[in-house]
Amino acid sequence: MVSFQQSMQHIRNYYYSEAQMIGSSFPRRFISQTYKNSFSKPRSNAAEIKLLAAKKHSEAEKRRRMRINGQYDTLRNILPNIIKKDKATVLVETIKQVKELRKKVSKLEVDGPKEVKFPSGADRLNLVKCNGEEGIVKATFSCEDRPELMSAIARALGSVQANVIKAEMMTLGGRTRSVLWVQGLGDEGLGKLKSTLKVVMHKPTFRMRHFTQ
Amino acid sequence: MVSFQQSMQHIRNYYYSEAQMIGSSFPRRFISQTYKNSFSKPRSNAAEIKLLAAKKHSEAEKRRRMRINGQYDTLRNILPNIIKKDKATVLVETIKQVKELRKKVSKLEVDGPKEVKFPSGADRLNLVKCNGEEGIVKATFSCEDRPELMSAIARALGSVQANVIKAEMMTLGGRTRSVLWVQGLGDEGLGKLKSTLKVVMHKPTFRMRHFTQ
DNA sequence: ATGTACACGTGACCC
DNA sequence: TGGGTCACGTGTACA
Repeated sequence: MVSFQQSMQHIRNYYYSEAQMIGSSFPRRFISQTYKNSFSKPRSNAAEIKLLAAKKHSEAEKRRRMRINGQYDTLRNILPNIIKKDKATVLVETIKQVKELRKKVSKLEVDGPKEVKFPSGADRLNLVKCNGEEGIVKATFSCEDRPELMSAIARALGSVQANVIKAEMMTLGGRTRSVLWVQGLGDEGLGKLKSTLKVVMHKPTFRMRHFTQ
Repeated sequence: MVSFQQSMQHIRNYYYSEAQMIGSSFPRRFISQTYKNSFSKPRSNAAEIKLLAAKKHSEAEKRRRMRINGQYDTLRNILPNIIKKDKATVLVETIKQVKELRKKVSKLEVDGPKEVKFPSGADRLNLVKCNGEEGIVKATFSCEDRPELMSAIARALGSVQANVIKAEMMTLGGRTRSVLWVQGLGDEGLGKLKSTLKVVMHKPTFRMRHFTQ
């Protein structure tokens, strides 16, 4: 609702600041007269102080608006496939996005990744610290499939003091991709595991070679 | 900036609507007089139309504000651990949340779920359609570990016409947990796989029993 | 007293 | 043209 003070403030603001800045056909004298006559408020220090305060106020409000609108802009940028860029739509789409992402996360947390990683055609070995905090190392490698591969890997793992938390293997077209989650592996153990796995990947052990031929 | 029209609009608004609703000591007659005298604008149809339009306008603007603020409220509700509830903060936290969730999703998509599911102590079998659209079935089961389990599972899978897209096994304390992603399985094949796996879980095949004893 | 945050009505602008 | 969106300055309440 528009209060009386609000209306008066508009008049005061117009008279004291705006009228001097912008040329206007507004009958300035009339307003100042009526203003003074009806309320007997002289153009005093108090009035000027009030106007200064109003200026500060509007500037602060502008800063607030800019802060908020800046966030709207970043939202508009990070939102995918946004057509209508108006504020309400941005918020609605953002909410949709958050809910969607949360659903996705909870699904991925129980189901695991949807898309399947196939064995690489070239021999590859990769060790990465999975999540720094827990000392879990994830070893991924692709190599030629052969019957004794499993036990060769087991032997390689036995040579370093560490626990295999989880393992995953996939075989396709004579190639095998393996992922091992290893826990409690020092930096030296990590290097040892890496070189041992490299050997396992490329040359069959002597006993197994006999077995396959 | 405050324009002349704006100031006048405040006065008109005050005079025509507010003054009647709220009792006020404001010199109403004075304003209406000066208004009429200085611009010779009678309280005509045109003026009333203008006021009606202004009312519609402000009401529409209020609806717009409510729409936006409603979205703010839902954001405040779905945001976790929000302390400051002011608009700018809500937007900032929302942006943070979206980025965080996206990072989480991309990490889960490559690494898989962080927390490891251990083999259940009790024998369990569970088949779920992983993502309806692709006809992939995820078969999860925990059972006692034994040497021929692998080949028994392979035989069970061979009895239904379907491809194993991916497999995951974990053994801990004599128990094994297996997850199989099977593709191209009809509803009848699903039932068959389920019963076959149930058998595999509980009783070793004849050949393998000989091997283990 | 000082600042922060919000709702409001309004002028401007764009289909 | 109106219907919708925005920025603005202001009133007001709260700390």
